[in-house]
Amino acid sequence: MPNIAPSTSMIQEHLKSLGLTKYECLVYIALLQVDGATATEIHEISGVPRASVYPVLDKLSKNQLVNVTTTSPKRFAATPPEEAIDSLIARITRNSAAVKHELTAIYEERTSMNHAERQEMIWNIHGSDNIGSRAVDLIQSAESSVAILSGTTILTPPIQKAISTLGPEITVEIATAGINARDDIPGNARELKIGIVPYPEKIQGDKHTPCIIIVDRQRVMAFVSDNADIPSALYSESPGFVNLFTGYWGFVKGHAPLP
Amino acid sequence: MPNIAPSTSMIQEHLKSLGLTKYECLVYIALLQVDGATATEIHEISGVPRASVYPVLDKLSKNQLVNVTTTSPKRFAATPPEEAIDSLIARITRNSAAVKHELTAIYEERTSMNHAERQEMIWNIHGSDNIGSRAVDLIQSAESSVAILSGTTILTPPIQKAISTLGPEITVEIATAGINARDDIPGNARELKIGIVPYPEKIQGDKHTPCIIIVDRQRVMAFVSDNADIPSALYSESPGFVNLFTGYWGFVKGHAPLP
DNA sequence: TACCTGTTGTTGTAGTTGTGACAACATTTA
DNA sequence: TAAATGTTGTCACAACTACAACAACAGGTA
Repeated sequence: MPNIAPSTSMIQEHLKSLGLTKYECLVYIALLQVDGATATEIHEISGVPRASVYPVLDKLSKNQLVNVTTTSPKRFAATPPEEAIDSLIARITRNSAAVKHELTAIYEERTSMNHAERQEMIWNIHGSDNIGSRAVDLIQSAESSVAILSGTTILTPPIQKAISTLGPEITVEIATAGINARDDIPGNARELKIGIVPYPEKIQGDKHTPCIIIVDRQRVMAFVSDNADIPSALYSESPGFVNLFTGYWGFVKGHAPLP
Repeated sequence: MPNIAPSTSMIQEHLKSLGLTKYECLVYIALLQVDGATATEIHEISGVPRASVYPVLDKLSKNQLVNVTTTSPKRFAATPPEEAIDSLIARITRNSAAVKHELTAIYEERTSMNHAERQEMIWNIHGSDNIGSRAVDLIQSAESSVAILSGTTILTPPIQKAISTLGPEITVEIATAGINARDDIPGNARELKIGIVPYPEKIQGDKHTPCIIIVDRQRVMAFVSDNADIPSALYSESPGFVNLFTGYWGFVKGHAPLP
């Protein structure tokens, strides 16, 4: 009587995102533990209704997650997880390559149009994961300069890496409080120690000190701590919005003691 | 009035396998074509009921597939397909790494047990994709020898590649009809020209000539063309089953003229 | 016979899809 | 200014679809 209660529901969730249903998960997990079984045995181990086991096994074997014998009654065995999951992922990846191609075709169709409208917009980004990945994208898009007004939590490892892989023709400046010694400043960045970081009231939050990233003096990402549960950030290419922050940056830079 | 009728349902199918619902697909595709729109405009373009647009946009923005403005009314824009799909895949891949770990733990738990039962089994494999990938796995597991009785269609590029990356300590022999010149024999394989390939009646099909792969004289994969729609193959480690084919192979080899 | 396997069809249930209505706000009109 | 009109965002709920669960049955095997 196998017992793996602790995380079996967790595994189900994960396998569902790979395209399996609840029953398919249960049957596959059951088969992993028994080195071959008949449909009825699978039903007993997994708890899946016996009649439902057959179509489930059918689909699993089509996806090469289980193997079937030629005997009567049929016996079934799970393929090793490594192999099975790789096979699932390969299928998904193949799919995605196709759909990526189709979607970009649609997307490119209107790339020629002017996008003045979009440039005047200020966009919201929710969730720290999203904020992080968008910040990395932004930094990697830099062509001439990156300026970062650094609060406490902005220089995460992915962002440090994005900065350090920038070419030497790109100026990277990071303004820090400069009170405590910091080990998170990439080598190709120039640190501006400016004491307590000043910031406009509008951007201030309670929990997080403000962070701003300005790229090529044309694109700005500002971290807005809304005191609520999920963090959010603003992004814009609007000249007015960008000017607000480049001016701010100039002020900070003017008051920073030379290193 | 955008029109991309040809493949829009196809794209839906693909996106669903990445975890999106029908509405989420429609809204995202609609947004790809318009460079920013309000909820009502999205409703008009995509055909999704206006009231349903809001929760859908909410979920899409959580997954960073669309961006939202701070304006009122809110405006929405799609993130470029490349970026969006990469983000979706990254999530799935991360998931799979975790689940792979959990499943292997379960799987390893019974690896110590004897698997005599399994060794006596003959397993079925359905579908040419599955057959191909299993054949590659089988060849890669070789430790001393690989013997292939080659029909017309077995030496696909993936299999050729699997063969050619085997170490020099592994003997690779491929029996061919040897009538026509072939360019699909990897360099590290020894070709046995045996004229018309003989085969037992039981394995013969109408459409495909029979193919057999024997690895380490212990594992056999035989391609069974069942004249039906989907091709299938047998795999076994059963000594009796394997002996059948090693004997067969010995016969073929005995009659092959030395190269 | 009795038992088990594999298949079919029916019913329940959860999640997605679709409709209508409503308060809040902005814009227009008298 | 006040009323009329229109739009946005939200809510509650009906309809539908795919999956889950069960009951019943034909064909084998002992």
